[in-house]
Amino acid sequence: MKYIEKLRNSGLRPTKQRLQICEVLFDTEKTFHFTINELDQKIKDKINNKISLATIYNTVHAFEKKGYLKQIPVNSNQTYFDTNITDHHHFYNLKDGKLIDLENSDVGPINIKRKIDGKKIKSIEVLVKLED
Amino acid sequence: MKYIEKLRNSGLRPTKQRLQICEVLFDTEKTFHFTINELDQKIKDKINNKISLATIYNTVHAFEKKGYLKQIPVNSNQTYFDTNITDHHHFYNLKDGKLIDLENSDVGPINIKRKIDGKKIKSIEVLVKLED
DNA sequence: CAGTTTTTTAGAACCATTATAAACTGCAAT
DNA sequence: ATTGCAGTTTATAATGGTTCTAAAAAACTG
Ligand SMILES: [Mn+2]
Ligand SMILES: [Mn+2]
Ligand SMILES: [Zn+2]
Ligand SMILES: [Zn+2]
Repeated sequence: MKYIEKLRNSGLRPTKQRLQICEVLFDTEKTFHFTINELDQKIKDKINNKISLATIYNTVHAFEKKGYLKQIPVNSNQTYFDTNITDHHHFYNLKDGKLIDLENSDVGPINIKRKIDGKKIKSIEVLVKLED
Repeated sequence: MKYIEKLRNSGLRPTKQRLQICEVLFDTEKTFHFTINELDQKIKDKINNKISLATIYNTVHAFEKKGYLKQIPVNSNQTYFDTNITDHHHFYNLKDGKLIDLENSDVGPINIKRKIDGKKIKSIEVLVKLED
């Protein structure tokens, strides 16, 4: 199975629960954005059984650490994750809290002219807030 | 006093506590970034008395709503605010969680080529994550 | 000043996230 | 197979930032 490798790379053994989480996260054409609660709900719907929140948090964090998921910086009381791990940006709809992908090509190259001593750039992320 | 207007504009009467919060927030040459806990600490230090957290939260939110403070989107369990309300961007030092201003001129113009129906752009913010 | 409204405050409530510790699972050695 | 063991899942508790509450204090009005 294709998820076993992702799990092993993330330092996790392929258990039933973790594979089910993978099915929800990675078994789609389209990538998507989610909070942990939304993921929990999605798992209940798709897999028709409940996985404890602790397992969901642990698995998501392991994937994020390994780079199979990204965290999106937004102002919210919940953490937003993204299954799209390519370099890209986001619209943030303030009305409903939903994110929309903004491809790199829709933003154009961003050239940071200033340097910070002893630090290197890990990522450059653009957040475009939308209102009515 | 110069703060009375800011408070009135924000729908708040100029009370002793609110004016003290203003002194800490706006009585400096330099702008700065802060979390509520850092602001609370700063108030204790500078004003030498304690203001209840509820008052601090209320005042900060009123200023933010009016545009006298900005919230900066970062991945953190705490909310980051900025007394610099000009259009600008940020470095985010992952090591210590500190923000550094990135002037618009250090980033260059950002041209979002994609439009979302019925929505208009409220802000465009770039977050540059720094690692060692 | 007296009466009314607004504000401040300490503490409770809320809720996303993290920690804990006991039950469970899968595998391996005997 | 039986047992032992390490890793995993789970329910639940703890944590901590933020918001709510309601009573006391302060500010305003006439
Ligand atoms: Mn997290
Ligand atoms: Mn807030
Ligand atoms: Zn995305
Ligand atoms: Zn700033």
